[in-house]
Order: sequence, then C-alpha cells, then structure tokens
Amino acid sequence: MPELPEVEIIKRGLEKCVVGFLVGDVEIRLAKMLEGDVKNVVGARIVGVRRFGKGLVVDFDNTYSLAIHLKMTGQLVYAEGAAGLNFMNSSRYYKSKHTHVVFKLKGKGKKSNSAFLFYNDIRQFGWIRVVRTSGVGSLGFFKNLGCEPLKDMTLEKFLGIIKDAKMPIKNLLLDQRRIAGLGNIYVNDALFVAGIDPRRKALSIDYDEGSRLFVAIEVVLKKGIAAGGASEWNYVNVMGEKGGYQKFFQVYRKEGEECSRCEEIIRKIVMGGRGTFYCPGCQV
DNA sequence: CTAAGTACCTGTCCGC
DNA sequence: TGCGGACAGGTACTTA
Repeated sequence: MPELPEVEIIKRGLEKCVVGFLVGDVEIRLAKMLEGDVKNVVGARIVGVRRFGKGLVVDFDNTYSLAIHLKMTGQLVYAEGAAGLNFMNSSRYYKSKHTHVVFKLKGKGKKSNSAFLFYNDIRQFGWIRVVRTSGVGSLGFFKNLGCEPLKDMTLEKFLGIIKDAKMPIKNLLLDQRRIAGLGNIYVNDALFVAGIDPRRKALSIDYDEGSRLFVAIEVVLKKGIAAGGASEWNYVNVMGEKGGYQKFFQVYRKEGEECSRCEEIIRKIVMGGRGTFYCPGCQV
C-alpha cells in the first residue's frame, strides 16, 4: 500500500509516539510476518526511526533494529493504555484476525506508562525482520535501493537514470533499484503533471521533459506528504487516521472522467501488470 | 544484464 | 444470493 509519502508520515508518527519506549513483550500471532529472533529487541529501548524508500527501520539502544516493509496493506498503529487493550476487539481499524504482531511498550521517560504498537496486514505481504543495526544496509531490499527523491536525488542524477533505459518511463519510475519510493499512484500523477505519456521509452525523453518530470515527482510527493498520504483503500497513519491525498488524484483511478487540463477522457491501460492511467490529450 | 511472468494473500466489486 | 473473475498502494523469484 504505502508509497514514499505514506511511509514518511508513518515514520514521523513513530518518531513522535514510540521513540523512548522499551519493548516489554512481543506477541507474534502469525509467525511468518516476523523473521529473526525477537528476543533481541525485548527489553531494549527504541532510539530512532529511519525511512529508506518505502522501507522503515526502527533502531534500538542495544545494536539491534527492526527492518519493516508494509508492502500493499501493512499498517503500524499506535495506541496507549486502555485504548490499546480495546483495540483487539474493536472494528475501528482491523478485526483482530489482521493484527499479526503486537509490540507491548513501557517505561517511556519518567512515567511508567504503557502502550501498544500493532502490525496489521490484510494481504500478509509485508515483513518485519530483527537484524543488527549494522546489517540493515546488507538486506536485499535496502542494499539495492536506488536514489531517492526529496533526499539525494538531483536533476543531473535523474537525467542520468532515464537517459539509456529502453523500458517505458512508467516502468522505470516504479523500479526501486533505480529510484526509491515511487509507487503506482504517484507515478501516474507525476507523469500527468509533467505531460508525458507513460508508454514513452525512457531514453526518448528530452532535457525539457526530463526536467519537468523531475520537478513533477517532487511536487506530487510533497503534496502527498502535506495531505497526510493517500487513503484510497486502507492506508492509515500511526494514530489510525486516513490521509487526504486521494482527493487530489489527477488521473489515478479516473478512467472515463474528463481531464482537468484538456477535456479529453482519461484512459486506463495495463503496463507491467499494473493499472496505468493517463490523458491521451495532454500526455504526449 | 533486461524483461516478462508468476507467486505471495485477503477482500471487494461487478457481471451472470 | 451465489459464484467466478478481475483487480487492489509491492516486491521477490523464476524463466527466457
């Protein structure tokens, strides 16, 4: 589910909510969701949260970390005290059958208050791995991540990435090894903003178009973050709240509707097995 | 090396 | 109502 903006919102929420807590106990309700030895983080204190592309890393004070990927439907939801206890039987976020891991937290700061961090995942594609902090970068997903918009990306790097690729620009933008963090929603909208047909070969994109696309990517990602992420389906932040970016979709899931820029009708095709939306009038 | 296809899952929606 | 198929925010693996 979540793309860069959604994962960034979750990262900020975790920094605010869980940093400082000790992990008291971990309930693993679906064993395959958590790899590694969870005993390595029990009793340890959470000291920081990092994001790399769509991946999250929660760091502890004892040289261990949790590496997390939410894939399509993963959620991390925080709840304090009684609200956390009520969660298990509530329907507000998920029925308990989709809550696969529960981190019980305690001892933040001077107070001995308690809290919970729930990992929910309908489709069960996500993962949590207990690893050495020093080993995070050698995990396959993190090791192969490309350059990241809003972080280390520059126009020169971006033009370099697209200049030799024969594949369609849309497929390239979704390749996490070249550019980290973009997913189907923001790629569709960024190509619309830049006025580029998603089927164009990446190497056919000239300097002006590439510059427009570079800017468009940053614009849509920043707008996504500002809106609190896109909750077309089940995305929620750590407080269980939906985002609002779906109100700003320009072409994503808009097939059959009139383009906001040129009055053509938005079309849907399939590229690389993913729904692809574009305006045949102003994306050339 | 790239590219395409499939696998991993549950839930929802739409047509018959 | 029921059932089959398509589709859903993403990788990871196998095959060509």
